[in-house]
Amino acid sequence: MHKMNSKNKTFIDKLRSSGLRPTNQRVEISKFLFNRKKTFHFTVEELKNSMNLKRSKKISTATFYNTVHALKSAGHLKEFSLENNTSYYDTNIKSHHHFFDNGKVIDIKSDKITFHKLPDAPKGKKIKNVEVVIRLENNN
Amino acid sequence: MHKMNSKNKTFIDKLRSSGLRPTNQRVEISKFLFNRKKTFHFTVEELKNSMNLKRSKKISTATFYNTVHALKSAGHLKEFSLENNTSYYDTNIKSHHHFFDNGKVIDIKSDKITFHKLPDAPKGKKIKNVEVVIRLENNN
DNA sequence: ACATACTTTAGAATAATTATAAAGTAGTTA
DNA sequence: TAACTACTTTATAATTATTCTAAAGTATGT
Ligand SMILES: [Mn+2]
Ligand SMILES: [Mn+2]
Ligand SMILES: [Zn+2]
Ligand SMILES: [Zn+2]
Repeated sequence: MHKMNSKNKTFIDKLRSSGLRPTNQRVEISKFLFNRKKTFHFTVEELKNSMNLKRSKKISTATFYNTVHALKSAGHLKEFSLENNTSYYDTNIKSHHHFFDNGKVIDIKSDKITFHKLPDAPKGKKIKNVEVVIRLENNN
Repeated sequence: MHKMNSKNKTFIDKLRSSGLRPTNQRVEISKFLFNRKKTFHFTVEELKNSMNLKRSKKISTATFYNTVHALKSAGHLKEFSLENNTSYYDTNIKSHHHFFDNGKVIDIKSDKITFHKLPDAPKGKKIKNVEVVIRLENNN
């Protein structure tokens, strides 16, 4: 007997543990999000467009927002922000770092960045996490 | 004869170098933003509300947005994002780090954080800047 | 099958931001 | 200073991302 961590949960388990019945729409969304090798970074609009492109019967905007929101609340997605007014989501829920390259987001594993010096938290506070963004530009 | 860097520009100079005539409204906004000791982090709504609170003749929303946008484009303000769909601005335009503490933003001087290990930029790219966010929570 | 609870959806509502266009103000010229 | 012109401010409309609402659809238990 061994308990399952979020990483090993199937996309159906992730729905269940988010309090969502695995309906057709939700299963397709969850599969699209989690059944892949690499981390996926997306906005709800992007998700909706790429999934609905190939379908005759479209999944509604509200279902995309509701499902993503529930998955996020249950800790299966992480929300982050770029420099515009849109929410991005990350299937990698561990604290980790990113390259930002003209709107493209790439994960950097936590062990690729280590610190020589870090400030103390202000009095009465403690550090929850430390995340780095490395912004890229083209050579020359 | 010595050239002025952005830091030493008066709030009027910052308007001029943003291509904005120093009208009454703009001068008041620029003074409010830049005539202070410490870095100021704000949203346009917050700026508008705090400035208009004490005025009988309100400055319009459009003027706030236009002025902030021009100052940002000229490099006198830096835009950043928290985890919601609102733009924040920073009067500290140098690349630097932040504490995020439940919506409150605090500058960390660049020399307070140094790295032991950093990844190389992907091929064809170079690093523009490296910025750290330290998220805080309350003790216990 | 019936009742009930949960789900999906279209469309309305909201919030942040940007665009439009009319009225106001300033700078320049005669 | 009067007239001319260009720039500015503002109210309001439009847009975008997101959330809400309520009606119609679907699943589950008896
Ligand atoms: Mn926007
Ligand atoms: Mn929002
Ligand atoms: Zn990531
Ligand atoms: Zn700052």
